[in-house]
Amino acid sequence: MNLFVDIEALVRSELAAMRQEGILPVGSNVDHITVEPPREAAHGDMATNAALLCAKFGVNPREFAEQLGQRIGVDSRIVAYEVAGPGFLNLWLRPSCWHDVLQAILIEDVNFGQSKLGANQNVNIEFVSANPTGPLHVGHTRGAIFGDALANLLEFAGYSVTREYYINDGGAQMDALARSTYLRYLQALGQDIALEDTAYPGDYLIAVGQAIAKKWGDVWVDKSEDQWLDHIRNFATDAMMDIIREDLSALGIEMDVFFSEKSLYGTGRIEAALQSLDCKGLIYRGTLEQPKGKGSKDWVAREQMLFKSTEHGDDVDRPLQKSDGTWTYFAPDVAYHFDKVSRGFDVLINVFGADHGGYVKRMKAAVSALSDNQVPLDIKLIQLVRLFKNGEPFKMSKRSGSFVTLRDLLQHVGPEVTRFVMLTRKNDAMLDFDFAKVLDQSRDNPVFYVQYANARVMSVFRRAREAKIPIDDEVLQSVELSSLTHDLELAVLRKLAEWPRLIEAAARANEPHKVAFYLNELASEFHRLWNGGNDYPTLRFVQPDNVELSQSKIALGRAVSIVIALGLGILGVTPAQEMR
RNA sequence: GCUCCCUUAGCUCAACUGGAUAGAGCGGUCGACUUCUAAUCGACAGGUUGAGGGUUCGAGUCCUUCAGGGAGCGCCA
Repeated sequence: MNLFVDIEALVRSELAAMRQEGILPVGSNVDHITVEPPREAAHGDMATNAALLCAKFGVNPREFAEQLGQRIGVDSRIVAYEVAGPGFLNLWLRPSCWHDVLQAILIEDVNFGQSKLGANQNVNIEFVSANPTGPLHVGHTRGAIFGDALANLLEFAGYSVTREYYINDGGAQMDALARSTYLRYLQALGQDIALEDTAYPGDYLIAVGQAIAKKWGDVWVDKSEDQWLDHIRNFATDAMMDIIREDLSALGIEMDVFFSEKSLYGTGRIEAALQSLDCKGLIYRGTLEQPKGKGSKDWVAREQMLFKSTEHGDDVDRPLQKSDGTWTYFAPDVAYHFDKVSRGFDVLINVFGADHGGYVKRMKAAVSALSDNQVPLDIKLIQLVRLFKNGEPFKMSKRSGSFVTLRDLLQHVGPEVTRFVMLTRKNDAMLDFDFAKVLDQSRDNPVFYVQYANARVMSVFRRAREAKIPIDDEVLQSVELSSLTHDLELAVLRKLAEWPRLIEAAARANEPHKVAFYLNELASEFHRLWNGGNDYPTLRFVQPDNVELSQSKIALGRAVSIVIALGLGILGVTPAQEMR
């Protein structure tokens, strides 16, 4: 049940009727009207701007709003209306509307707020896609959590979601990994060899070197690089992907597809993708202008194969081939997205680190060209995470190289808290992660605050059971709810009723952080009501000697716990039963 | 030089994508506890939304100019 959608439908049907009657001109477009909860409670339960938008069709907005109000006011759900300001129409609903929502929550349970917005469209979300050269670090963590939560959100909103990881195993960094691993291999065989400056320093390669020594013995010792490079690179890549898979698993993330960049090389797939662009006349040989204001000393104008990305919104055309004839990084990326498009996805979403900002336009241009502008690509840039401890910039051990690993992070904080905190900021804003604060049990820690609200509901359930009050789902679903009339109770109900609306707004914008903020607001309304029980015992959930009244109040608590569980589920967090 | 992102209360951030008097938390002041019905709650103070101009009935949100911060701009992936 979505009360806002229901009332909006009422408004829209009246507008259509008024067009039939000639009050609105034929063909007047009112698609963009809104019906939303006003910020001010004094402005009613719902407000619509319909009359204001109709003003451009020559009607007087206040007079029109009055007419609209009279017609809508006939509906039994509306108890009062008011024309306000330049032409807003404010509506007051019968309290039983909110009670109906509550009952719907109890009945729909885990399906409450599920949306048909996605219409079962196939969405591909590519995220993490870290180079397989070592364990995931903090920089990857935020993007990983964001992508997974977004996937949960879109699934809940009715999309069919594929979680995908693009393995960057095709570039020169993989040879560097192989050489570093080779040194660790020699060390494992007892040789006293120092790492080169260019080598990956992390300890995690030691075990890989040992495993290679165990598997092959000393067969690669004193051999030339071209003999061992392929073997060791493949072995090390697999080992790195195993580590990354474990890292993701520790965060509760499971990918549907791992797509290898290497699988594009030497198989004609890059050529096929570029052929597709060539057929559209978007490939040519040309010379790029030198970027201005950049280090200009080594610049030599060269002719190379270019993609006419400017025809799809980019600023300059982009090179596909280096001067030695090998592909740029962009070429396999084009092929990869060609593959995604041809797999039939309706929507593509890429989650990138903020350092890939310069890559957005060309990728969008590529997908636009490859799909003839049929498949939208949304690119979400994930800003930096800055680590702190008690307000001081935080550095961890360098055991694993020069970065703080995901493992380190989870060891200190745990996956649940990490996931929630990483989602308390919009993706394109920087996020400060303070080890002390995220474990703090206080109001300014949203993880705790939301979990505590849920724990309080659970505590009510325990007390009700002690008092022998039946609180089974079937009982609560049919309990009389009309006794819930206090402002504090209705405020919680209003917030609960917003959940389906919030889901659609968050899904439309691809912004899972909205869920985290909503949960904080819901918890706040719940804590207010709870605290109201201090001053007014009639607001307490368990009412001695009045089973039915207790049940209706507990039904409200149950609904809160349902929605909290749904919200936390999207964030990938388990609700707390108690806080001890 | 160009592109993209950011700039909102002392601090950290919201604002349902153009709606009404810009909201929360922290910090500050005052008030409510026999600690799972105070790990919480209430009240007060705190603002020219970086600056100017424009579009609109209506702008934090859109267009534009400028300032400050960040990321990026062929043979790095």
